[in-house]
Amino acid sequence: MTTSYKDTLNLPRTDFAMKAGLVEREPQRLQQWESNKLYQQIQESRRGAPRFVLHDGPPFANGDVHIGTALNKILKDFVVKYKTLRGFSAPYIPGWDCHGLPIEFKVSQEMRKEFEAQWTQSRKPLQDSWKDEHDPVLVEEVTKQLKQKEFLSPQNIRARCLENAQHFIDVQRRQFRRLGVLGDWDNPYLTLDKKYEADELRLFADIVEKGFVYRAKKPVYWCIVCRTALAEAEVEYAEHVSQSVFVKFRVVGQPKTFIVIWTTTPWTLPANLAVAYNKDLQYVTAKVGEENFILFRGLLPAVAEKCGWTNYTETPFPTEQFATIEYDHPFCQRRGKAYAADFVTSDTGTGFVHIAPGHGLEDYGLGLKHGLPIYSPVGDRGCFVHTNDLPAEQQLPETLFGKSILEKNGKSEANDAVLALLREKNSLLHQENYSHSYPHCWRSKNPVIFRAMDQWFIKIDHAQFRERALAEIDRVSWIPDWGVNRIKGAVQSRPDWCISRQRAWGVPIPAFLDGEKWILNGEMIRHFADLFEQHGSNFWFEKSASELWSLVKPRDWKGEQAVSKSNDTLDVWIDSGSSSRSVLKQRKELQHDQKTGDEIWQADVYLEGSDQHRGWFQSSLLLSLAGNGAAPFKTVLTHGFIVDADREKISKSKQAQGGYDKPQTAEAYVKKYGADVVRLWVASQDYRNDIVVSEERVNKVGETYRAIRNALRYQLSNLYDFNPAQHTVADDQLTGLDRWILGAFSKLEAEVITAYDQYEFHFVYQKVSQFVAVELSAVYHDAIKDRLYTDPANSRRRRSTQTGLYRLVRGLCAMLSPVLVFTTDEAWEFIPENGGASVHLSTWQPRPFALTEREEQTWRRLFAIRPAALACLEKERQAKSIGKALDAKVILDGSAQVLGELTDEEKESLRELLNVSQLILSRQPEGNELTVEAVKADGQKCERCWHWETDVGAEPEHPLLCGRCVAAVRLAVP
RNA sequence: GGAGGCGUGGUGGAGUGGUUAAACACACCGGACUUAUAAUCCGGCAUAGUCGUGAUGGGCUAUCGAGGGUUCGAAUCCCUCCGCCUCCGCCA
Repeated sequence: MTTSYKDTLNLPRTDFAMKAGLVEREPQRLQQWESNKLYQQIQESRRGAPRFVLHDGPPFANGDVHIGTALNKILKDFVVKYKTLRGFSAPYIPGWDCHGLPIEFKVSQEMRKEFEAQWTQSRKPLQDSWKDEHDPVLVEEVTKQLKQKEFLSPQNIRARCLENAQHFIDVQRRQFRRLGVLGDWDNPYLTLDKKYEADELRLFADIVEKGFVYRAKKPVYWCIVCRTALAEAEVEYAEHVSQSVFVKFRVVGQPKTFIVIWTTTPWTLPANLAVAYNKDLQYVTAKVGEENFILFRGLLPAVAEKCGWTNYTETPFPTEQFATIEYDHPFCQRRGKAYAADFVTSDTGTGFVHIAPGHGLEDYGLGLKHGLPIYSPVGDRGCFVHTNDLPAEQQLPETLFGKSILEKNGKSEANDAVLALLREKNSLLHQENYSHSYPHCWRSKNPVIFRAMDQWFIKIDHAQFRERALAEIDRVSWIPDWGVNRIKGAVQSRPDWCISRQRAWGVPIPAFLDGEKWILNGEMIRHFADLFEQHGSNFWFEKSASELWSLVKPRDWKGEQAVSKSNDTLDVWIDSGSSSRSVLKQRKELQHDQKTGDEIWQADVYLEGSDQHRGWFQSSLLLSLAGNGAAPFKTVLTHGFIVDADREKISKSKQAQGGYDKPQTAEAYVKKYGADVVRLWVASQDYRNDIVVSEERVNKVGETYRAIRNALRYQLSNLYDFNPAQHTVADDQLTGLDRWILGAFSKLEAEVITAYDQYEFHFVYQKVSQFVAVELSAVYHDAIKDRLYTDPANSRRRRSTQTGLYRLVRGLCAMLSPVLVFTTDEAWEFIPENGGASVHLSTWQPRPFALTEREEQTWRRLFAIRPAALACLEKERQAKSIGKALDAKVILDGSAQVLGELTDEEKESLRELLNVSQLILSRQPEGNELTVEAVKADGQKCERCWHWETDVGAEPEHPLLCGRCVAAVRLAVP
């Protein structure tokens, strides 16, 4: 074609790039948002609007943002942005969980390394005078431990933890922002904030005053060498050889009759208070010589062999009799009973488990159930001691007092002493080495012990609290609905809440010891809340017990004087769980001003992973119910976990083991694909199930992204000369094709809104991507090229289509803006006369666009014809008789029943739909068969519009043009 | 140990009683266009058995983890089994 004709076409123009370049472009836009204070602008623009509060569950301030954490944040951002888009005032206050073991663990690990390095450097040779009297190795060891304890003092650890937490808050904040998540990033809530800690303590004070909190013993892992309680994460399992023993317990009132127990920890026998049996097992009495031994029938042969019973008879022992049986402790002055327990197994031992509630979790549970004392006669140094849990005469014998449990070369004083006692009392049936997996301290590598320690608890069954919590659960909407079972199960089965931790990095429990009894008092706690709000909780660690006591002691205090302070901190679940008080009730921007009662502060939505049913959802519910009198949320949304291409979960620990090559930080994906593609991938996943992340999937989503971007680009590029104020065509003046697409789009809008309202983002993804691929790309965009390019620029038909495109591009940008935050904002700027404001400031209230009954029917007919016609065209193309569809003439033969009575305009719509130059409808009176024929079009190809027309060359001035183009050219070239 | 989820074509993923052998996309193959051009459009594309031969096309049957059941009719409802995965068990 000659250039002059090409210049008369309205070819698309736009600077909206086809290539997204997200990785480079997104950070620029982000910067723009931040310097314009976009988040603040949005909040300002929604002032006075109905409020919608999504309360952020605080991620742990540790490490880079994991892809799973990113998923969570992005889902939250979808909700917040969607609600904002629909006109709500939806503030987002991000939070961080700052205290807790993982940080303290990491920090103390680092500090220990530092200490080791310093120690090695500064070590001095021992003085000669010491060498004579003391074991030099021991002296050095003791000195080292003292120094280390000093180096790792709570104050030092806390300082370093703070530094560490703050560092990672910054890192994560940057990474969250990069994902396009908008929020009040400059004013997040941090569980380490003075104000937060203070409000947390005030909530705690309420709960204490209401009588929920009590002190009791509970077994924890304890490392004798490190003299510290260990969390499960600090325990590693290793093979260990234990001195296992078979011991006989004399049955009361039945001479020469014994229950046989087996244990791998003889040192726990002094704490034995009961035995457990399994009521589903069959027990027998084995008569060996004069003695009778009761044990599980299935293990009798094994036990007999070990104990050297060559000649014995067995008689069944009815399980019911255990209910009344009592036995004498082999070397303590007390008696025990037998209790049924499911955990008694039939594969090792004797069918009886020796129960020491102070030394095992299962034992503890059984002890609680039956009201046994939690007797744990072991001190911090791992030596036997006397305690207050039993009357003096029932305590362990003097010979054991002071004996150490600490093992050296597989032996311990305590075990040896117990074994000696058992032999002395003729109670030891057999002893052997037993190799098994046993928990060890991760640092000292020593076997850990289970030891009951005083802990603070929240009583769950206080004042019918459990029932009230379950009732409250029913008032909350759980999505997906199985979540309600999860949380109910968690609340139903949970034991009392152990809220104290023997840890430094946390909120101190402001309790005092008066020498014997603990003082935990609501008024004093509130006093400390005020002090901490001013000075921070380091105050507790810096001041002495007497200083603190004198500060908060009520004037009218009549009780004992405190002599020491608690060293425990609150379980971090109390930290994050009290956010209802510290955040929801505090932040002005989170109040539902138009509501009353609890609804003023209650959050509309919590949205976390399914593990939080037992975690944050539960701790928040329980604390808010106990302290505020209501659940903190109205709806709880849950998502599954990220798994990799092999459907295995992606975990941090896995990477720590090394050799894990699948990227699992959010940053890795953002750097490769850009945040919008990552966000689109999140939207594409049905988060209620496991979410699969892999290069392949993200890539695929990238294809969809390109399709959407291209559709937007096509629309923008054809709006370059469109001014909505001047050129918009009224609904009833729009051409059929434009009315059709707007009708279809209106349906899409309704579906998308439903999907968003139900938090089903993957339907948004599916519906939109399908619409883009089918209705837009394959049909509408293809069909309208001709009129857009070749009609006179200001013709009604072209303006009609531009009106359609304008509405489409605005609607698409709006509906996608919660997902494609960067791309839609970019495209928004290119929409004519859009005022330069961000898409994120706009609202989306789609106006329904309904087609008439007749239109609906006609388009159904036209689309029924299309596949047959396209097939026909394809056949001709294969036969090389035509190239593109415009080279063809299509002849349709069918009854009126099939084709309907088409108006000229409808017929023209069909021609456009098929993209052919000519369409002939020849009606047969009878039959409902539709026949389609495609032939080479009549006339000649117009140089300008490529249509084949019979009037090409009719105008001598433009011998290569059709009549329509001649008219257009005359208009275009003045 | 407890709780929950999943199993559809080469892949992702729609589909919960018939209009679905199965939307849409990706991958792959073939074609068109050069006026969305690092784009766009069109077509093809499951496996097995079987019939048959007017032959590079057609008919029938089975198959949506396996088996059984309900129903006129099932990927879709019920049961059993197999396989996979996740969460929880005081780590957050």
